[in-house]
Amino acid sequence: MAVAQESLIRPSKSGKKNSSEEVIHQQISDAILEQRLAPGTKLTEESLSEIFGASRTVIRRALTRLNYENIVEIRPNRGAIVASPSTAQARQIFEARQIIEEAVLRACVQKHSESDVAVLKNLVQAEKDCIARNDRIAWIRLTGDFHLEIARISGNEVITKFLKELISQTSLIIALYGKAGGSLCSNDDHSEIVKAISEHDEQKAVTLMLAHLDECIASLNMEEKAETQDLKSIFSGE
Amino acid sequence: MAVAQESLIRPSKSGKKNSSEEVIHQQISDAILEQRLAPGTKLTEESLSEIFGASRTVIRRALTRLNYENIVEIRPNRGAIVASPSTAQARQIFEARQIIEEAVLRACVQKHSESDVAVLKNLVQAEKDCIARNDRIAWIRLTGDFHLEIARISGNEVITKFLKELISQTSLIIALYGKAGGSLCSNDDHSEIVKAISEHDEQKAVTLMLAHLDECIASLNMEEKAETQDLKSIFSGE
DNA sequence: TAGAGAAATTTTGTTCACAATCTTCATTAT
DNA sequence: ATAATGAAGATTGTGAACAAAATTTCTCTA
Repeated sequence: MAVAQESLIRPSKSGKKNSSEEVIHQQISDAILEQRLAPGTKLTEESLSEIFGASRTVIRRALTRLNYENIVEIRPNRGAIVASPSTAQARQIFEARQIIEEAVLRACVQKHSESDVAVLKNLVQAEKDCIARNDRIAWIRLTGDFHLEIARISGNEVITKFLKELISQTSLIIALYGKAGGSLCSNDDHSEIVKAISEHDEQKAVTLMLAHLDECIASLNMEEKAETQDLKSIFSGE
Repeated sequence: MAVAQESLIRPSKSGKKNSSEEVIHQQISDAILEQRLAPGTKLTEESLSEIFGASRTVIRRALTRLNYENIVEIRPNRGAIVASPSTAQARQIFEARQIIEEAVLRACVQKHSESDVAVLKNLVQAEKDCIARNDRIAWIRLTGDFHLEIARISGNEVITKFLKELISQTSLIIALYGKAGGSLCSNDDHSEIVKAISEHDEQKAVTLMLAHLDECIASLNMEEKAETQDLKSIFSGE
Protein backbone atom coordinates (compact mmCIF):
# COMPACT_ATOMS: atom_id res chain seq x y z
CA MET A 1 0.00 0.00 0.00
CA ALA A 2 1.56 3.22 -1.15
CA VAL A 3 -0.09 5.71 1.18
CA ALA A 4 0.37 5.24 4.88
CA GLN A 5 -2.59 6.03 7.06
CA GLU A 6 -0.54 8.23 9.38
CA SER A 7 0.64 10.66 6.75
CA LEU A 8 -2.86 11.81 5.91
CA ILE A 9 -4.04 12.35 9.46
CA ARG A 10 -7.16 13.90 10.82
CA PRO A 11 -9.77 11.34 9.79
CA SER A 12 -11.86 13.30 12.24
CA LYS A 13 -14.06 10.87 14.15
CA SER A 14 -12.04 7.92 12.90
CA GLY A 15 -15.42 6.99 11.57
CA LYS A 16 -16.62 7.25 8.04
CA LYS A 17 -18.33 9.52 5.62
CA ASN A 18 -17.17 12.75 7.25
CA SER A 19 -15.42 13.49 4.02
CA SER A 20 -16.73 14.98 0.82
CA GLU A 21 -14.61 15.76 -2.19
CA GLU A 22 -13.87 19.22 -0.81
CA VAL A 23 -12.48 17.88 2.45
CA ILE A 24 -10.52 15.06 0.87
CA HIS A 25 -8.99 17.41 -1.67
CA GLN A 26 -7.92 19.71 1.13
CA GLN A 27 -6.44 16.90 3.21
CA ILE A 28 -4.37 15.48 0.40
CA SER A 29 -3.34 18.93 -0.72
CA ASP A 30 -2.22 19.81 2.81
CA ALA A 31 -0.33 16.56 3.15
CA ILE A 32 1.57 17.29 -0.05
CA LEU A 33 2.26 20.95 0.64
CA GLU A 34 3.38 20.22 4.19
CA GLN A 35 5.69 17.60 2.73
CA ARG A 36 4.20 14.67 4.58
CA LEU A 37 3.76 13.12 1.15
CA ALA A 38 6.97 13.22 -0.87
CA PRO A 39 6.99 13.92 -4.60
CA GLY A 40 6.67 10.68 -6.53
CA THR A 41 4.55 8.95 -3.91
CA LYS A 42 1.92 6.72 -5.47
CA LEU A 43 -1.65 7.68 -4.61
CA THR A 44 -3.72 4.54 -5.03
CA GLU A 45 -7.44 5.11 -5.28
CA GLU A 46 -8.25 2.06 -3.20
CA SER A 47 -5.95 3.07 -0.33
CA LEU A 48 -7.33 6.59 -0.26
CA SER A 49 -10.83 5.13 -0.35
CA GLU A 50 -10.17 3.19 2.82
CA ILE A 51 -8.32 6.00 4.57
CA PHE A 52 -11.08 8.52 4.01
CA GLY A 53 -13.99 6.09 4.10
CA ALA A 54 -15.20 7.36 0.75
CA SER A 55 -16.00 5.66 -2.51
CA ARG A 56 -13.51 5.64 -5.34
CA THR A 57 -15.71 8.02 -7.29
CA VAL A 58 -15.14 10.76 -4.77
CA ILE A 59 -11.41 10.05 -4.46
CA ARG A 60 -11.14 10.16 -8.21
CA ARG A 61 -12.72 13.60 -8.35
CA ALA A 62 -10.35 14.89 -5.71
CA LEU A 63 -7.38 13.49 -7.60
CA THR A 64 -8.45 15.02 -10.90
CA ARG A 65 -8.77 18.36 -9.23
CA LEU A 66 -5.30 18.05 -7.71
CA ASN A 67 -4.13 17.13 -11.16
CA TYR A 68 -5.54 20.32 -12.64
CA GLU A 69 -3.73 22.20 -9.90
CA ASN A 70 -0.49 20.51 -10.96
CA ILE A 71 0.07 19.10 -7.48
CA VAL A 72 -0.63 15.55 -8.58
CA GLU A 73 0.29 13.87 -11.81
CA ILE A 74 -2.14 11.40 -13.37
CA ARG A 75 -0.59 8.94 -15.77
CA PRO A 76 -3.25 7.23 -17.89
CA ASN A 77 -3.90 3.68 -16.77
CA ARG A 78 -1.08 3.99 -14.27
CA GLY A 79 -2.60 6.03 -11.53
CA ALA A 80 -1.75 9.20 -9.65
CA ILE A 81 1.49 10.22 -8.01
CA VAL A 82 2.54 13.33 -6.15
CA ALA A 83 3.95 15.63 -8.83
CA SER A 84 7.65 16.28 -9.00
CA PRO A 85 8.39 19.28 -11.18
CA SER A 86 11.56 19.15 -13.27
CA THR A 87 14.25 21.77 -12.81
CA ALA A 88 13.13 23.36 -16.07
CA GLN A 89 9.58 23.63 -14.77
CA ALA A 90 10.87 24.92 -11.45
CA ARG A 91 12.69 27.74 -13.19
CA GLN A 92 9.60 28.62 -15.22
CA ILE A 93 7.49 28.64 -12.11
CA PHE A 94 9.78 31.08 -10.37
CA GLU A 95 9.95 33.20 -13.51
CA ALA A 96 6.16 33.25 -13.62
CA ARG A 97 6.08 34.23 -9.96
CA GLN A 98 8.38 37.16 -10.58
CA ILE A 99 6.18 38.40 -13.39
CA ILE A 100 2.98 38.10 -11.42
CA GLU A 101 4.30 39.20 -8.07
CA GLU A 102 5.87 42.36 -9.46
CA ALA A 103 2.56 43.40 -10.99
CA VAL A 104 0.56 42.44 -7.97
CA LEU A 105 2.92 44.24 -5.63
CA ARG A 106 2.73 47.47 -7.60
CA ALA A 107 -1.05 47.41 -7.32
CA CYS A 108 -0.78 46.57 -3.65
CA VAL A 109 1.51 49.53 -2.94
CA GLN A 110 -0.95 51.80 -4.73
CA LYS A 111 -4.21 50.77 -3.18
CA HIS A 112 -3.52 49.16 0.19
CA SER A 113 -5.33 50.32 3.32
CA GLU A 114 -4.15 50.57 6.91
CA SER A 115 -5.71 47.26 7.82
CA ASP A 116 -4.05 45.53 4.89
CA VAL A 117 -0.66 46.45 6.28
CA ALA A 118 -1.76 45.22 9.68
CA VAL A 119 -2.64 41.82 8.24
CA LEU A 120 0.72 41.62 6.50
CA LYS A 121 2.56 42.56 9.70
CA ASN A 122 0.68 39.86 11.57
CA LEU A 123 1.73 37.31 9.00
CA VAL A 124 5.36 38.35 9.25
CA GLN A 125 5.20 38.12 13.03
CA ALA A 126 3.64 34.67 12.81
CA GLU A 127 6.46 33.63 10.51
CA LYS A 128 9.02 34.78 13.05
CA ASP A 129 7.25 32.82 15.75
CA CYS A 130 7.46 29.70 13.63
CA ILE A 131 11.17 30.16 13.07
CA ALA A 132 11.61 30.71 16.80
CA ARG A 133 10.01 27.42 17.69
CA ASN A 134 11.49 25.66 14.68
CA ASP A 135 8.12 24.82 13.14
CA ARG A 136 9.18 24.41 9.56
CA ILE A 137 5.83 23.14 8.33
CA ALA A 138 3.75 26.02 9.62
CA TRP A 139 6.40 28.39 8.39
CA ILE A 140 6.25 27.10 4.82
CA ARG A 141 2.52 27.65 4.82
CA LEU A 142 2.76 31.14 6.24
CA THR A 143 5.43 32.18 3.82
CA GLY A 144 3.01 31.28 1.04
CA ASP A 145 0.16 33.08 2.75
CA PHE A 146 2.23 36.24 2.88
CA HIS A 147 2.73 36.34 -0.86
CA LEU A 148 -0.88 35.41 -1.45
CA GLU A 149 -2.13 38.18 0.82
CA ILE A 150 -0.34 40.76 -1.29
CA ALA A 151 -2.15 39.40 -4.32
CA ARG A 152 -5.48 39.61 -2.51
CA ILE A 153 -4.83 43.20 -1.58
CA SER A 154 -4.13 43.96 -5.23
CA GLY A 155 -7.75 43.03 -5.87
CA ASN A 156 -7.47 40.89 -9.00
CA GLU A 157 -8.92 37.47 -8.28
CA VAL A 158 -7.87 36.00 -11.59
CA ILE A 159 -4.23 36.79 -11.01
CA THR A 160 -4.55 35.73 -7.38
CA LYS A 161 -5.74 32.30 -8.48
CA PHE A 162 -2.73 31.94 -10.75
CA LEU A 163 -0.36 32.92 -7.99
CA LYS A 164 -1.98 30.51 -5.59
CA GLU A 165 -1.26 27.70 -7.99
CA LEU A 166 2.34 28.82 -8.40
CA ILE A 167 2.86 29.01 -4.65
CA SER A 168 1.56 25.48 -4.20
CA GLN A 169 3.98 24.24 -6.78
CA THR A 170 6.77 26.12 -5.06
CA SER A 171 6.25 23.93 -2.00
CA LEU A 172 6.86 20.90 -4.16
CA ILE A 173 9.96 22.47 -5.60
CA ILE A 174 11.35 23.19 -2.16
CA ALA A 175 10.59 19.61 -1.13
CA LEU A 176 12.54 18.38 -4.13
CA TYR A 177 15.41 20.79 -4.38
CA GLY A 178 15.60 22.53 -1.02
CA LYS A 179 18.95 22.12 0.71
CA ALA A 180 18.42 19.75 3.59
CA GLY A 181 19.70 21.74 6.56
CA GLY A 182 19.31 25.21 5.08
CA SER A 183 16.91 27.42 7.01
CA LEU A 184 16.36 29.15 3.73
CA CYS A 185 14.83 32.62 3.50
CA SER A 186 14.86 32.89 7.26
CA ASN A 187 16.12 36.46 7.12
CA ASP A 188 13.38 38.99 7.22
CA ASP A 189 12.95 39.91 3.57
CA HIS A 190 9.26 39.91 4.22
CA SER A 191 9.32 42.62 6.88
CA GLU A 192 11.37 44.86 4.64
CA ILE A 193 8.84 44.41 1.88
CA VAL A 194 6.01 45.30 4.23
CA LYS A 195 7.93 48.39 5.25
CA ALA A 196 8.32 49.48 1.64
CA ILE A 197 4.63 48.88 1.04
CA SER A 198 3.54 50.92 4.02
CA GLU A 199 5.86 53.75 2.89
CA HIS A 200 4.28 53.61 -0.57
CA ASP A 201 7.72 53.10 -2.07
CA GLU A 202 6.73 51.08 -5.11
CA GLN A 203 10.12 50.75 -6.72
CA LYS A 204 11.82 49.69 -3.52
CA ALA A 205 9.14 47.13 -2.77
CA VAL A 206 9.47 45.63 -6.23
CA THR A 207 13.25 45.53 -6.07
CA LEU A 208 13.12 43.79 -2.72
CA MET A 209 10.53 41.29 -3.93
CA LEU A 210 12.41 40.33 -7.06
CA ALA A 211 15.63 39.96 -5.09
CA HIS A 212 13.75 37.88 -2.53
CA LEU A 213 12.51 35.48 -5.18
CA ASP A 214 15.98 35.32 -6.73
CA GLU A 215 17.34 34.34 -3.33
CA CYS A 216 14.79 31.58 -3.10
CA ILE A 217 15.87 30.05 -6.40
CA ALA A 218 19.51 30.49 -5.47
CA SER A 219 18.96 28.62 -2.22
CA LEU A 220 17.95 25.49 -4.14
CA ASN A 221 20.33 22.98 -5.58
CA MET A 222 18.80 22.17 -8.88
CA GLU A 223 21.98 20.99 -10.53
CA GLU A 224 22.37 17.69 -8.76
CA LYS A 225 19.13 15.95 -9.65
CA ALA A 226 19.28 14.65 -13.20
CA GLU A 227 16.36 15.39 -15.52
CA THR A 228 15.61 11.74 -16.00
CA GLN A 229 17.60 9.26 -14.01
CA ASP A 230 19.99 8.14 -16.71
CA LEU A 231 21.61 5.10 -15.21
CA LYS A 232 23.96 4.61 -18.11
CA SER A 233 25.60 7.98 -17.79
CA ILE A 234 25.84 7.51 -14.05
CA PHE A 235 27.74 4.24 -14.28
CA SER A 236 29.80 4.98 -17.36
CA GLY A 237 32.29 6.74 -15.11
CA GLU A 238 31.77 10.30 -16.27
CA MET B 1 -33.40 19.83 -24.69
CA ALA B 2 -30.97 22.64 -24.15
CA VAL B 3 -28.29 21.76 -26.66
CA ALA B 4 -29.22 21.50 -30.30
CA GLN B 5 -27.53 18.80 -32.30
CA GLU B 6 -26.54 21.19 -35.06
CA SER B 7 -24.56 23.56 -32.90
CA LEU B 8 -22.06 20.91 -31.92
CA ILE B 9 -21.33 19.67 -35.41
CA ARG B 10 -18.84 17.19 -36.72
CA PRO B 11 -20.09 13.96 -35.15
CA SER B 12 -17.69 12.49 -37.65
CA LYS B 13 -19.16 9.24 -38.96
CA SER B 14 -22.57 10.10 -37.53
CA GLY B 15 -21.94 6.83 -35.82
CA LYS B 16 -20.92 6.27 -32.26
CA LYS B 17 -17.96 5.92 -30.02
CA ASN B 18 -15.65 8.03 -32.17
CA SER B 19 -15.41 10.31 -29.21
CA SER B 20 -13.22 10.07 -26.15
CA GLU B 21 -13.07 12.71 -23.46
CA GLU B 22 -10.33 14.51 -25.36
CA VAL B 23 -12.41 14.85 -28.51
CA ILE B 24 -15.61 15.78 -26.73
CA HIS B 25 -13.83 18.40 -24.69
CA GLN B 26 -12.40 19.90 -27.84
CA GLN B 27 -15.76 19.90 -29.64
CA ILE B 28 -17.62 21.61 -26.84
CA SER B 29 -14.76 24.02 -26.29
CA ASP B 30 -14.72 24.93 -29.98
CA ALA B 31 -18.46 25.37 -30.04
CA ILE B 32 -18.26 27.78 -27.13
CA LEU B 33 -15.24 29.74 -28.35
CA GLU B 34 -16.69 30.03 -31.85
CA GLN B 35 -19.85 31.32 -30.25
CA ARG B 36 -22.12 28.60 -31.56
CA LEU B 37 -23.06 28.04 -27.93
CA ALA B 38 -24.06 31.25 -26.22
CA PRO B 39 -23.09 32.05 -22.63
CA GLY B 40 -25.74 30.77 -20.25
CA THR B 41 -26.73 27.81 -22.42
CA LYS B 42 -27.57 24.77 -20.35
CA LEU B 43 -25.37 21.76 -21.02
CA THR B 44 -27.37 18.73 -19.99
CA GLU B 45 -25.34 15.57 -19.51
CA GLU B 46 -28.01 13.40 -21.08
CA SER B 47 -28.28 15.52 -24.24
CA LEU B 48 -24.53 15.61 -24.70
CA SER B 49 -24.45 11.86 -24.11
CA GLU B 50 -26.80 11.30 -27.02
CA ILE B 51 -25.12 13.83 -29.29
CA PHE B 52 -21.68 12.35 -28.87
CA GLY B 53 -22.76 8.76 -28.37
CA ALA B 54 -20.80 8.57 -25.15
CA SER B 55 -21.72 7.62 -21.62
CA ARG B 56 -22.51 10.26 -19.05
CA THR B 57 -19.26 9.51 -17.26
CA VAL B 58 -17.22 10.67 -20.20
CA ILE B 59 -19.36 13.76 -20.71
CA ARG B 60 -19.01 14.53 -17.05
CA ARG B 61 -15.22 14.44 -17.25
CA ALA B 62 -15.23 16.74 -20.25
CA LEU B 63 -17.52 19.16 -18.44
CA THR B 64 -15.39 19.21 -15.29
CA ARG B 65 -12.35 19.96 -17.38
CA LEU B 66 -14.14 22.81 -19.12
CA ASN B 67 -15.14 23.98 -15.68
CA TYR B 68 -11.51 24.10 -14.53
CA GLU B 69 -10.77 26.12 -17.64
CA ASN B 70 -13.51 28.56 -16.63
CA ILE B 71 -15.33 28.08 -19.91
CA VAL B 72 -18.20 26.24 -18.29
CA GLU B 73 -19.80 26.86 -14.95
CA ILE B 74 -20.93 23.89 -12.88
CA ARG B 75 -23.54 24.69 -10.28
CA PRO B 76 -23.83 21.87 -7.73
CA ASN B 77 -26.91 19.77 -8.29
CA ARG B 78 -28.00 22.14 -11.03
CA GLY B 79 -25.82 21.17 -13.91
CA ALA B 80 -23.45 22.91 -16.26
CA ILE B 81 -23.96 26.05 -18.30
CA VAL B 82 -21.71 27.96 -20.65
CA ALA B 83 -19.92 30.47 -18.44
CA SER B 84 -20.80 34.13 -18.68
CA PRO B 85 -18.18 36.25 -16.97
CA SER B 86 -19.39 39.35 -15.16
CA THR B 87 -18.13 42.76 -16.17
CA ALA B 88 -15.96 42.77 -13.06
CA GLN B 89 -14.40 39.47 -14.07
CA ALA B 90 -14.02 40.71 -17.63
CA ARG B 91 -12.02 43.69 -16.41
CA GLN B 92 -9.83 41.48 -14.26
CA ILE B 93 -9.21 39.15 -17.16
CA PHE B 94 -8.04 41.98 -19.38
CA GLU B 95 -5.92 43.36 -16.56
CA ALA B 96 -4.34 39.93 -16.14
CA ARG B 97 -3.73 39.78 -19.86
CA GLN B 98 -1.91 43.08 -19.81
CA ILE B 99 0.33 41.92 -16.99
CA ILE B 100 1.17 38.63 -18.65
CA GLU B 101 1.37 39.85 -22.21
CA GLU B 102 3.74 42.68 -21.35
CA ALA B 103 6.14 40.27 -19.70
CA VAL B 104 5.81 37.68 -22.41
CA LEU B 105 6.32 40.24 -25.14
CA ARG B 106 9.51 41.57 -23.57
CA ALA B 107 10.94 38.07 -23.53
CA CYS B 108 9.77 37.52 -27.09
CA VAL B 109 11.50 40.67 -28.34
CA GLN B 110 14.71 39.55 -26.65
CA LYS B 111 14.94 35.98 -27.78
CA HIS B 112 12.92 35.54 -30.96
CA SER B 113 14.44 33.95 -34.06
CA GLU B 114 13.91 34.67 -37.74
CA SER B 115 11.44 31.85 -38.10
CA ASP B 116 9.42 33.05 -35.11
CA VAL B 117 8.80 36.34 -36.89
CA ALA B 118 7.83 34.42 -40.01
CA VAL B 119 5.20 32.47 -38.08
CA LEU B 120 3.80 35.68 -36.63
CA LYS B 121 3.67 37.31 -40.05
CA ASN B 122 1.79 34.31 -41.41
CA LEU B 123 -0.74 34.59 -38.62
CA VAL B 124 -1.27 38.28 -39.31
CA GLN B 125 -1.73 37.55 -43.01
CA ALA B 126 -4.24 34.81 -42.22
CA GLU B 127 -6.13 37.29 -40.06
CA LYS B 128 -6.32 39.74 -42.94
CA ASP B 129 -7.63 37.00 -45.20
CA CYS B 130 -10.38 36.26 -42.72
CA ILE B 131 -11.40 39.89 -42.56
CA ALA B 132 -11.39 40.02 -46.35
CA ARG B 133 -13.83 37.16 -46.68
CA ASN B 134 -15.79 38.23 -43.60
CA ASP B 135 -15.06 35.02 -41.68
CA ARG B 136 -15.56 36.32 -38.19
CA ILE B 137 -15.29 32.93 -36.52
CA ALA B 138 -11.95 31.96 -38.00
CA TRP B 139 -10.72 35.46 -37.30
CA ILE B 140 -11.54 35.28 -33.59
CA ARG B 141 -9.56 32.09 -33.36
CA LEU B 142 -6.58 33.49 -35.22
CA THR B 143 -6.49 36.64 -33.18
CA GLY B 144 -6.11 34.45 -30.12
CA ASP B 145 -3.47 32.32 -31.79
CA PHE B 146 -1.42 35.42 -32.49
CA HIS B 147 -1.21 36.39 -28.84
CA LEU B 148 -0.57 32.80 -27.85
CA GLU B 149 2.27 32.45 -30.34
CA ILE B 150 4.09 35.36 -28.72
CA ALA B 151 3.82 33.56 -25.41
CA ARG B 152 5.20 30.39 -26.95
CA ILE B 153 8.15 32.26 -28.37
CA SER B 154 8.86 33.65 -24.91
CA GLY B 155 9.50 30.06 -23.87
CA ASN B 156 7.69 29.87 -20.53
CA GLU B 157 5.09 27.12 -20.69
CA VAL B 158 3.60 27.93 -17.31
CA ILE B 159 2.82 31.48 -18.30
CA THR B 160 1.68 30.33 -21.73
CA LYS B 161 -0.89 28.04 -20.11
CA PHE B 162 -2.22 30.94 -18.06
CA LEU B 163 -2.51 33.14 -21.12
CA LYS B 164 -4.26 30.42 -23.06
CA GLU B 165 -6.92 30.29 -20.39
CA LEU B 166 -7.30 34.06 -20.42
CA ILE B 167 -7.65 34.12 -24.19
CA SER B 168 -10.40 31.51 -24.10
CA GLN B 169 -12.27 33.58 -21.59
CA THR B 170 -11.82 36.62 -23.75
CA SER B 171 -13.87 34.91 -26.45
CA LEU B 172 -16.70 34.56 -23.98
CA ILE B 173 -16.37 38.20 -23.01
CA ILE B 174 -16.57 39.28 -26.63
CA ALA B 175 -19.62 37.08 -27.11
CA LEU B 176 -21.26 38.77 -24.16
CA TYR B 177 -20.19 42.35 -24.46
CA GLY B 178 -18.96 42.78 -28.02
CA LYS B 179 -20.83 45.46 -29.92
CA ALA B 180 -23.02 43.71 -32.45
CA GLY B 181 -21.93 45.22 -35.74
CA GLY B 182 -18.50 46.40 -34.64
CA SER B 183 -15.68 44.84 -36.64
CA LEU B 184 -13.59 45.42 -33.58
CA CYS B 185 -9.79 45.41 -33.67
CA SER B 186 -9.87 45.06 -37.42
CA ASN B 187 -7.13 47.63 -37.84
CA ASP B 188 -3.74 46.09 -38.03
CA ASP B 189 -2.41 46.54 -34.53
CA HIS B 190 -0.98 43.10 -34.86
CA SER B 191 1.25 43.87 -37.84
CA GLU B 192 2.65 46.89 -36.07
CA ILE B 193 3.48 44.75 -33.07
CA VAL B 194 5.24 42.23 -35.28
CA LYS B 195 7.22 45.05 -36.84
CA ALA B 196 8.35 46.29 -33.44
CA ILE B 197 9.32 42.76 -32.46
CA SER B 198 11.38 42.19 -35.57
CA GLU B 199 13.11 45.57 -34.98
CA HIS B 200 13.91 44.50 -31.42
CA ASP B 201 12.19 47.63 -30.16
CA GLU B 202 11.00 46.32 -26.81
CA GLN B 203 9.47 49.48 -25.47
CA LYS B 204 7.55 50.22 -28.65
CA ALA B 205 6.22 46.68 -28.85
CA VAL B 206 5.01 46.84 -25.26
CA THR B 207 3.39 50.22 -25.72
CA LEU B 208 1.57 49.00 -28.80
CA MET B 209 0.44 45.81 -27.08
CA LEU B 210 -0.94 47.56 -24.02
CA ALA B 211 -2.73 50.08 -26.18
CA HIS B 212 -4.09 47.23 -28.31
CA LEU B 213 -5.56 45.51 -25.27
CA ASP B 214 -6.96 48.80 -24.02
CA GLU B 215 -8.68 49.24 -27.37
CA CYS B 216 -10.20 45.81 -27.02
CA ILE B 217 -11.75 46.61 -23.66
CA ALA B 218 -12.89 49.98 -24.94
CA SER B 219 -14.65 48.33 -27.89
CA LEU B 220 -16.92 46.46 -25.51
CA ASN B 221 -20.05 47.86 -23.97
CA MET B 222 -19.90 46.57 -20.48
CA GLU B 223 -22.09 49.22 -18.96
CA GLU B 224 -25.40 48.12 -20.38
CA LYS B 225 -25.66 44.57 -19.13
CA ALA B 226 -26.77 44.53 -15.51
CA GLU B 227 -24.85 42.36 -13.05
CA THR B 228 -27.87 40.20 -12.39
CA GLN B 229 -30.92 40.64 -14.54
CA ASP B 230 -33.03 42.74 -12.22
CA LEU B 231 -36.45 42.62 -13.80
CA LYS B 232 -37.99 44.94 -11.29
CA SER B 233 -35.65 47.80 -12.06
CA ILE B 234 -36.09 47.20 -15.76
CA PHE B 235 -39.88 47.50 -15.68
CA SER B 236 -40.17 50.12 -12.98
CA GLY B 237 -39.64 52.75 -15.65
CA GLU B 238 -36.24 54.05 -14.60
C1' DT C 1 21.26 -18.59 -11.70
C1' DA C 2 19.28 -15.47 -14.97
C1' DG C 3 15.86 -14.53 -18.09
C1' DA C 4 11.63 -15.10 -20.71
C1' DG C 5 7.09 -15.84 -20.57
C1' DA C 6 2.69 -16.94 -18.50
C1' DA C 7 -0.56 -16.90 -14.79
C1' DA C 8 -2.33 -14.30 -10.78
C1' DT C 9 -3.06 -10.14 -8.55
C1' DT C 10 -3.64 -5.45 -8.24
C1' DT C 11 -5.17 -1.14 -10.01
C1' DT C 12 -7.43 1.86 -13.13
C1' DG C 13 -11.28 2.76 -16.41
C1' DT C 14 -16.23 2.47 -17.64
C1' DT C 15 -20.99 1.41 -17.37
C1' DC C 16 -25.21 1.19 -15.21
C1' DA C 17 -28.64 1.37 -11.68
C1' DC C 18 -30.35 3.81 -7.95
C1' DA C 19 -30.51 7.80 -4.68
C1' DA C 20 -30.82 12.70 -3.95
C1' DT C 21 -32.01 16.98 -5.66
C1' DC C 22 -33.99 20.32 -8.48
C1' DT C 23 -37.68 21.92 -11.74
C1' DT C 24 -42.15 22.12 -13.49
C1' DC C 25 -46.82 22.15 -13.33
C1' DA C 26 -51.22 21.57 -11.53
C1' DT C 27 -54.12 22.35 -7.41
C1' DT C 28 -55.83 24.84 -3.61
C1' DA C 29 -56.45 28.53 -0.49
C1' DT C 30 -56.21 33.32 0.43
C1' DA D 1 -55.47 36.88 -9.55
C1' DT D 2 -51.56 35.57 -6.64
C1' DA D 3 -49.07 32.78 -3.68
C1' DA D 4 -48.26 28.58 -1.40
C1' DT D 5 -48.30 23.53 -1.52
C1' DG D 6 -47.31 19.27 -3.26
C1' DA D 7 -46.92 15.68 -6.59
C1' DA D 8 -44.65 14.15 -11.08
C1' DG D 9 -40.88 14.39 -14.02
C1' DA D 10 -36.29 15.43 -15.25
C1' DT D 11 -31.41 15.94 -13.98
C1' DT D 12 -27.46 15.43 -11.23
C1' DG D 13 -24.76 12.72 -7.69
C1' DT D 14 -22.97 8.26 -5.89
C1' DG D 15 -21.69 3.54 -5.31
C1' DA D 16 -21.02 -1.04 -6.78
C1' DA D 17 -20.07 -4.26 -10.32
C1' DC D 18 -17.73 -5.34 -14.32
C1' DA D 19 -14.00 -4.71 -18.03
C1' DA D 20 -9.39 -3.44 -19.35
C1' DA D 21 -4.86 -2.58 -18.35
C1' DA D 22 -0.69 -2.71 -15.71
C1' DT D 23 2.15 -4.90 -12.18
C1' DT D 24 3.77 -8.62 -9.62
C1' DT D 25 4.63 -13.36 -8.86
C1' DC D 26 5.56 -17.74 -10.34
C1' DT D 27 7.28 -21.29 -13.45
C1' DC D 28 10.01 -23.23 -16.71
C1' DT D 29 14.00 -23.35 -19.64
C1' DA D 30 18.64 -22.46 -21.12
